[in-house]
Amino acid sequence: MSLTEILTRDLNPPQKKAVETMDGPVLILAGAGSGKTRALTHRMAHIIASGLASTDEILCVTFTNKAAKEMEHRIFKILADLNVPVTRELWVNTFHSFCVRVLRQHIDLLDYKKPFTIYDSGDQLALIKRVMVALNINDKMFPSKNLQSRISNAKMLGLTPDNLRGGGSSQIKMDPKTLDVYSRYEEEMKRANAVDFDDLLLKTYELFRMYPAILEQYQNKFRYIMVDEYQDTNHIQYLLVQMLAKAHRNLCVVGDEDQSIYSWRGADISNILDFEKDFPEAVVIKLEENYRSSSNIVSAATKLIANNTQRKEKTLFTNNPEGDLIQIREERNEYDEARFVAKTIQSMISSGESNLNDYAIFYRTNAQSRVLEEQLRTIALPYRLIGGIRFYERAEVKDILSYLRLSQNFSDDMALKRIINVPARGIGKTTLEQIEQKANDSRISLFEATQLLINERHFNAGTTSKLRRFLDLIEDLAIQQKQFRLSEFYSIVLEKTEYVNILKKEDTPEAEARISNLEELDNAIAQFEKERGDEASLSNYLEELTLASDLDNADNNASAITMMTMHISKGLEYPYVFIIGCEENLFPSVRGEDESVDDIEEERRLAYVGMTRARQKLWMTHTKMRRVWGQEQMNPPSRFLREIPKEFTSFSSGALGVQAPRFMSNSRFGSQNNSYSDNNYSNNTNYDDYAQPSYDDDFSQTHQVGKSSGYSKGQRVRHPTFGVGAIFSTEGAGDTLKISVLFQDNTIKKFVAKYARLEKV
DNA sequence: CGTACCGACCTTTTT
DNA sequence: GGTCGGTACG
Repeated sequence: MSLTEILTRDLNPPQKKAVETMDGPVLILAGAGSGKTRALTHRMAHIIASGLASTDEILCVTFTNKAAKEMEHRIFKILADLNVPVTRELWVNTFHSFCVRVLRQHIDLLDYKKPFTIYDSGDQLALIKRVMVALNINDKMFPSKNLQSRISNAKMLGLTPDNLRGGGSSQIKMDPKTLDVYSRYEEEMKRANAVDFDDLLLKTYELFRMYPAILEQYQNKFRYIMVDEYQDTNHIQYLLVQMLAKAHRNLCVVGDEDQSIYSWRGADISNILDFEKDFPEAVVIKLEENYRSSSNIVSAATKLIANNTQRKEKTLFTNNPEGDLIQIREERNEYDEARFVAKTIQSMISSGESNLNDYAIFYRTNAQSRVLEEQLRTIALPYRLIGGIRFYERAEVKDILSYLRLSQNFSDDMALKRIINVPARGIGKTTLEQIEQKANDSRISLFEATQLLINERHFNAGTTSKLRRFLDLIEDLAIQQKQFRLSEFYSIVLEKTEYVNILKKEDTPEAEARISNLEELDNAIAQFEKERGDEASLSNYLEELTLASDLDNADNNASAITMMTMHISKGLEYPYVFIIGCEENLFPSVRGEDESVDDIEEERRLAYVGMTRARQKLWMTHTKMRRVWGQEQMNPPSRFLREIPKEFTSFSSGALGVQAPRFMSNSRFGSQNNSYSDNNYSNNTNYDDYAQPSYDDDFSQTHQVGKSSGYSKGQRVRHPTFGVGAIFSTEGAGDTLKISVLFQDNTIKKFVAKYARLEKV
């Protein structure tokens, strides 16, 4: 059998074509679950095994670190099976990690020192705020978050302050104030020897523009280039790809415009839609057979996405069995919703056949995970949460990392600012303000400003000695850093800063948790050393860490339900999937007044992504009432539910015992008109509708709370001040029993039962 | 200077 | 309902 035959057996014709077409530009439009990764890895292995390029002459760009790791692993596996020896590294990267790699080599040409520091978006924001103070710009008039995103957008378009000034060739205008901030920000970044996420791409682009010889080196090196998730590339990424592919024109891009969900991050869907204009000779391959999901799921998702206008006409189909109907479930509120999910999983698990790892719960916003966690914990179902508050964003972790950063780069102002008084060493706000003032005026780093002020005898003796001690500590750490291995240095930092000692003295559960996080960081460092061996330097570690995400570190071995946002779910699959919170205003979420058709279409693509993750069974839930920012909201079911043809769905409700509020009466729930399409949504809700206990099924039984209290959900009560209402929920028991009451004006108030003079009526 | 409390803002989504 | 930044007080 020939090599090609071996690599293409078990593939369908378009997959085969993808593996066989190695030279020239190739556009692969890969529908969800169409065996894309399989085709790609085989294609890469084919190129290497047939000797067209060695491993290090191929550049493969993916969207997440996790995808990169996975792809690399699979390519190596295939090559090993073919007995092809691999001696050189394979360049499977994210755009950002690729750029780090390039900059690590050449950043000195851009007037930076090696090693450079990477600022994450938190550092970026902090620096923007500081620049605003220096420039006397009011945060109220120009919100710093706003400026941050404008600057970031400019960078993603490849625009520097110089480009934006002078009108130049650019049509994009930036208002003068923002431009001032942008310029000064850049200046400060350079002084701090730091680059931000966007810079990684922009600086690499600039490097290539300024030094054609270096560009040429990479152009020649990479005989083949492949970009995954091409629909999510932004302009600067597009420019980089075009540049790099210029010499050989062996560019293969893969994507699915129906899964483009990152436009808010600058992703430009036209990059994929216009690929054939950029490369008229491109071979276009469509992978349209879905191998992942049951046909009900595929049909439902296909019908849903057909409502979008910005897409290439294509048909996703499957030969898989029909499978179960999509379960659409209505619940009364988010607690019932979470309970429904938890109980459903529990009962399915207990009947055997499946295990916890088979289940995933998706939601639109991270905030939705909280209630879910509570419910899963109460019935003792293990879960793992991906995203949300990241490990590396925990305060104590950031603190220690700031020590590591500062000891490597004294100019790292954001790190210094964070830890100059952590743990507390008596250096207060006024002192720091004076240091910042000096730094701003003299355009020097905070570290240097501190030294200068000490030498100028600016401070009193007490402050001076505290500052002196801090500077000595950092200088000492800088020396230790060079002498010890990373893991040893880490212990030294913990010891010399007394960080852990001070936490231990606190003796609170919070402090305990922090200590254990720092232990976890210790483990992570040990792991890193094990993996990288001699290359486990501090700067490498900081680099990798800044670019790491939660998804990369998720522990998939433990048996647990996985919870994440739909955005993170892209590229993953699970036998059983729950999509919760399918309500208007939440999903699709509306972003203020400026909502556009484009926004809704992107939300719809997000729904499409979420749904197509499910292999066997999919639940989509919505609630009549939900608490958002502590406010009760009643939103109609998501339009996306309505857009799924009824023949693919099965509806059930855990809120039937509750008389449907008026706006529901015309909907699928109460009438012969069996669709979501005409909700007469009204806020004019009769609170009585919610006052009745529900008794329709297992999941929403009246629960009796507290042994002697006798308060139960739905019980009507009178409050001396607020009048008559109905008990909406309860928490705690005995003296700490708290009761939430829904009053006639549709507000909810929470009382401690012991003190509130509630009277049953 | 450190702490404790208050109110604004938050909720998209990530490298 | 939670977090973070600002303010007031000890």
